[in-house]
Amino acid sequence: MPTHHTPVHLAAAQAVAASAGVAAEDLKVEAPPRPELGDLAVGCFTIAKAAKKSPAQVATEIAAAFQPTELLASATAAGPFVNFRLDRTQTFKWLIDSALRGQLVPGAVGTGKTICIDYSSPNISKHLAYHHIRGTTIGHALVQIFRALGYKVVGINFLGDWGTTHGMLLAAYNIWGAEEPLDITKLNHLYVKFRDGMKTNPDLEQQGRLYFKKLEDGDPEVRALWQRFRDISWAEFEEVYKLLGIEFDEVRGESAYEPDMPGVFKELEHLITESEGARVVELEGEKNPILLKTKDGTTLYATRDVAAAKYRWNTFHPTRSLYVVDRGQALHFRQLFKLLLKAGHSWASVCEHVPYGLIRLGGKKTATRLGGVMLMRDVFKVAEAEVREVIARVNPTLAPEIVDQVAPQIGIGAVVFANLATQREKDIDFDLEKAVSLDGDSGPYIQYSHARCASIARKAGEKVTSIEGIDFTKLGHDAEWELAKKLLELPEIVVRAADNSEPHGVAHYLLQLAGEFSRWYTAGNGDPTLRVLVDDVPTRRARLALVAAVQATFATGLGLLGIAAPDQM
RNA sequence: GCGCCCAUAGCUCAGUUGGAUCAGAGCGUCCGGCUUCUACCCGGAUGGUCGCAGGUUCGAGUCCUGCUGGGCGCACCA
Repeated sequence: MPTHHTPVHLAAAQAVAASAGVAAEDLKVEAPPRPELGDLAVGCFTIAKAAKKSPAQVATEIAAAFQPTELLASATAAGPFVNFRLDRTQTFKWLIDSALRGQLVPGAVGTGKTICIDYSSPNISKHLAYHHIRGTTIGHALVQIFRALGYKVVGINFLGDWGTTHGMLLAAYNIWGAEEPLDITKLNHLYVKFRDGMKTNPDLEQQGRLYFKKLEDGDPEVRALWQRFRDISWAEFEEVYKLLGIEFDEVRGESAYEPDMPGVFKELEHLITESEGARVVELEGEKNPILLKTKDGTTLYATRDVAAAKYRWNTFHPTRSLYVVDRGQALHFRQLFKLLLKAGHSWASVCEHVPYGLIRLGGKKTATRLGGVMLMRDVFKVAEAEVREVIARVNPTLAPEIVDQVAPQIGIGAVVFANLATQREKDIDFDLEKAVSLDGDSGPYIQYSHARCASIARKAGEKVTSIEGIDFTKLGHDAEWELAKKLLELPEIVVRAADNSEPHGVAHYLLQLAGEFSRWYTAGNGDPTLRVLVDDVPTRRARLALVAAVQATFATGLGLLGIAAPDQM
């Protein structure tokens, strides 16, 4: 049952509901496929079924009974649909007022609800590599989206800072040492060297396990060294997150749950069995059990995940607890949630794995320029360099200090957008050249549209910030109206993105909005009377108000995706 | 072998949860317009039996079954 997020959608639903005797909430209001048909449409299928009439007949009756309201100008039946035409002046007024006050996104749908979002969650002692970008950007976008809708959001970085892997690194350091000053690159090299060594020397693996055991048993020296590795790693991560504008509400790594391990085992005691020396729980419908403890007696990922899930539930009582983690871990999460349920935690149903697909590096140029190692910050750097080249070519008069400010915003924005523009579950081919291009579907294209709005306001010498004194009857020709109808879609788009934990709809929407804006804007090329900055002051101010509303919407939308919206570029 | 996911135009992808031209957008290619309110903009043309075969339904790109092709995952890593 849809809820209606704008007064016009609600009005259309109510108009049908009133004469059909159903609840407005049960009616879906959508845009007709062609503008000639009308502005909003309500299908009469369910009403017809209940009334045992044909949908077309019901639509005809409802349209005939329709009386115009403040927002709805007319209603016509077309087949099974009732199509409404809106009062353009009233619609413009509502839209522009809402956009200028930053209220086009319905900010109350999440009131009183909490969402936990686990995202990014890299392993320490390794760089944030390029493949981390999807989880990181999708998670961050979801945080922004839920927050804009009024949810209380807890963004969690569940650092991979515990486990046998880290025992291996500790062992490697103790065997080979490393040059000071120690940094994340050196740590990673140590780890790689250790993994390589394990292939020929099986004794190393035992060393690694031993060190993790020492760590878990609280050996002070091992513990101090581990802490140092973690600090070095976090400092590195923070720099990258800063580039992306990301701040986590909680940085609680797996190590934070180490004290909870005995409790977890106690709680699950009656479910645990032994299998090949390991402690496991058998699950219905699963070929393999879920492993909670190795034959060495050390804990595993799943064990710590149980503790983390409990912590999140007990601390936040979330409506939904999302795990933005790559699709390869689907089995793990399915088993984890089954285990929680089996343990009697009915709240396991709020836990959701939000899987995303792989990222592949298409575009040979990208691959060669970055060499074999694909660090996230390197990709950003290359993107920024690419952007600087473009700016130097097409906008050479832009002040150097502005270039310095916007080049990283555009370069990073381009990469982020390219990662958010497709459905998250699909694998994507990342092509840097394409991402950075202003041609076609790209982040910079949207940023550019935003900058153009800002530019018009600059040229006008006036930025409209409220609807006071605006004569909305001056708006309404078709290109303007198409733009307005696109603005009208935003609320539903954002709500759906949240419901489906799927940010790509917002990205796609912004491309459409940019298209509508460009069409409107360039209509003024051929016909000067259609330009924003015309001589007639009331018309000019009304159009400036629309520009301001569109600009605000671009800024809002880009913000939802975690992308900057520069005023010049 | 078992499980999960994917398959739409030459390429990259949308398709509002089963509805009216739903067969779309961008890129590419071809033609035309614009040099402005800053540009890489705008319009048109080209282009697909929605992987294949069945089924459910008044209605299927969308749901079900099978098949083909691809990706990922299947115990002491996370």
